[in-house]
Amino acid sequence: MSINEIAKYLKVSKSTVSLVINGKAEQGRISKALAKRILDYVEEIGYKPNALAQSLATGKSKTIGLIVENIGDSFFGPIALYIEENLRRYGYQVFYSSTMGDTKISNEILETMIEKKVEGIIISPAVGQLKNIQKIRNKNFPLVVFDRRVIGLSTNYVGTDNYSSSKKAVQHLVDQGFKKIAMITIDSDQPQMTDRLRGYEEVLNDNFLVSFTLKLPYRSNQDKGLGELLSFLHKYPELDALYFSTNYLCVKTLKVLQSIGKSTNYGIAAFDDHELFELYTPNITCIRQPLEAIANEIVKMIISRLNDSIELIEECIIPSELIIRASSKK
Amino acid sequence: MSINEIAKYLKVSKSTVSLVINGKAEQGRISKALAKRILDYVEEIGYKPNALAQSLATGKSKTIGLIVENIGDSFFGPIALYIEENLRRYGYQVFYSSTMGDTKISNEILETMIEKKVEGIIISPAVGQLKNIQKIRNKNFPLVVFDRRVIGLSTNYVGTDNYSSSKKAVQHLVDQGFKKIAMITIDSDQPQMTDRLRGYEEVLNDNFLVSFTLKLPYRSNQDKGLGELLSFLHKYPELDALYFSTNYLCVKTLKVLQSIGKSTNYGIAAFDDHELFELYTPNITCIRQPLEAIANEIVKMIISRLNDSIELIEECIIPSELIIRASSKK
DNA sequence: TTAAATTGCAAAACCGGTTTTGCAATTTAA
DNA sequence: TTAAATTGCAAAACCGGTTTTGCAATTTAA
Repeated sequence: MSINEIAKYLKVSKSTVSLVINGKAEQGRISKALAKRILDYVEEIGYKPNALAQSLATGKSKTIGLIVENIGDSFFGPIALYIEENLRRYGYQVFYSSTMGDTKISNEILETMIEKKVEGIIISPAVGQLKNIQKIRNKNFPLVVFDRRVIGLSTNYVGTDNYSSSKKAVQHLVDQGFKKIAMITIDSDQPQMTDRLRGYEEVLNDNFLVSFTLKLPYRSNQDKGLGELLSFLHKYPELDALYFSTNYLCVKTLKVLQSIGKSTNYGIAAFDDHELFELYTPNITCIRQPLEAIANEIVKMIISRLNDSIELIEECIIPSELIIRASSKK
Repeated sequence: MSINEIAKYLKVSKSTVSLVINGKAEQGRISKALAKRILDYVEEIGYKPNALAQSLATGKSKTIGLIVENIGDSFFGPIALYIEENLRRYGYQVFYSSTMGDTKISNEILETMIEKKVEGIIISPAVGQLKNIQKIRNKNFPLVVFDRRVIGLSTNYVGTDNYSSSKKAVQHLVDQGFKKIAMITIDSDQPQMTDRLRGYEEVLNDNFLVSFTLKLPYRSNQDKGLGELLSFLHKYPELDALYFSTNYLCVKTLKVLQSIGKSTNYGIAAFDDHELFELYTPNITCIRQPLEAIANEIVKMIISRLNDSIELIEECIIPSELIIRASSKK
């Protein structure tokens, strides 16, 4: 049932119906009697306007696009939950897509969402998206980047301080008496990862300790790199602690360690918390990003950009917490 | 830049432009020369059609709605990932929403998605959605229900066999020599939960064992019910095993147990796997639903419904696997 | 050479809305 | 009593597409 059919049935013009339905009877100088007749009929047949047509007419799609690496993981999943719940309160629906780190896919998704006229984009970018993101930023299109920056482009951004948080975690390991601390990270130029690595190297350097770094191939959904991991651990038997740039690398490694029966031989710390860490024996120290707070800031920022007329770029750095769990070495 | 502006600039009609862009130059009998001129210009300015207008005109929004309980959890998160990746290959975008089990919110979301003209709905329904889901099913609207059925309504459905899987898990505990097995579940009429409970009761009954059931209040994102949990365990000190109707209840309980130092005193099994279970000490036996297979079937089914002209209702029951991890009691 | 068929496109109708404009009919003010 | 203002709505223009129809101009067939 369309507004045209309603108009025809009631023998009024569709403009009248539209005005009444949208509570603009007064401003359209529609008589109370006619307004009531229309409202009654609309109610009776349970008419709901076609949102696509409304969007086309008003230029407001009430839709936001969310692009993350993997909505199924323990970082982006909860973030996606909070973002969507929050945006819903503002009347927005959310399109989501997982890139799995693939630049080409990520750019395609970006394009499709823009064609579908999302009003804004929230994205945790893959590497190599500079040009495409720059393009939409240049149009002053509402955009919030989170978790990792786009290198070489200043945008609205929400994230934690990866560098200093990483330092905190590694310093904790040092304070616990570990001397041979390896960092296990992914082979990627994602800025949040390089920042975490920098933090690690800085702390070791400050403490006159040797650094051991393993960069595993970046494919968050695959089991690649397990061989490299084992040979790395085998090559450096002197290691006494492992620091992971992300929680899933830690989990993956724990599985490998368990399979070879070395579970408890290392001091362990990881970036990003995981339900496992609290219950694993021994408990695992980690950096915990406040997921809900991050999501709230993202939503606050995108909503601002939707309403701003002037161009504005904001950064919001949300501190992370060092969750100390492991008992000391000595 | 719209198709109208292109037409105006090239001094042709917009119908001509539309036909050419959509590869229908031949069928519209547009000369090759003109077609090339149009395509060249379209290419030059990087024109992309407004998908909203297209949807309005064609009646195809290329959008699917996904409604789950909590996209941030370890069951729905991966399912959401696979569904979206899969649907993307068919050219569909996905709206998602988490209901957190709230019937009212779930119905509102359903309505909004329909107003936005999604072509189909994939839903893991909250309780009490019978009427609203019935309404859209009666319109022969493409709909796939998963994980839990809508009681009293036959719909397309994808899920596992909760009853028999539950029996397998409980039987395993019995076979391991446990005699006082409690089931910890949620206080909800969700059919997948009642089926799991039935399986538990049946096995205990068949083995002449007493059943102990604790129903915790249903709020998947809260820490309510921990007190009840403790007093339940305190009330029945004779319990030697715990069976959980869902993985997050198990995790929650393990945290409580850990805090009171009783971690390893029970035999444990849970419905749905969790990364923790493989690495926890001792390992935890569970029923593992094949998430990717479930998502694939869901997508296959919704795509079929989108293309079917005839009304068809299918059920797809995907077997779950009993992952045996815990060592035996004796 | 002329009627019929084909070519090549424009124009119109449609999808379903919103918003501005315009115009009788009525009411108010002078 | 008459001009001006207001009331109450319809009509038109617009958002940006798709698809069908229609009609000159050209080409083909008889």
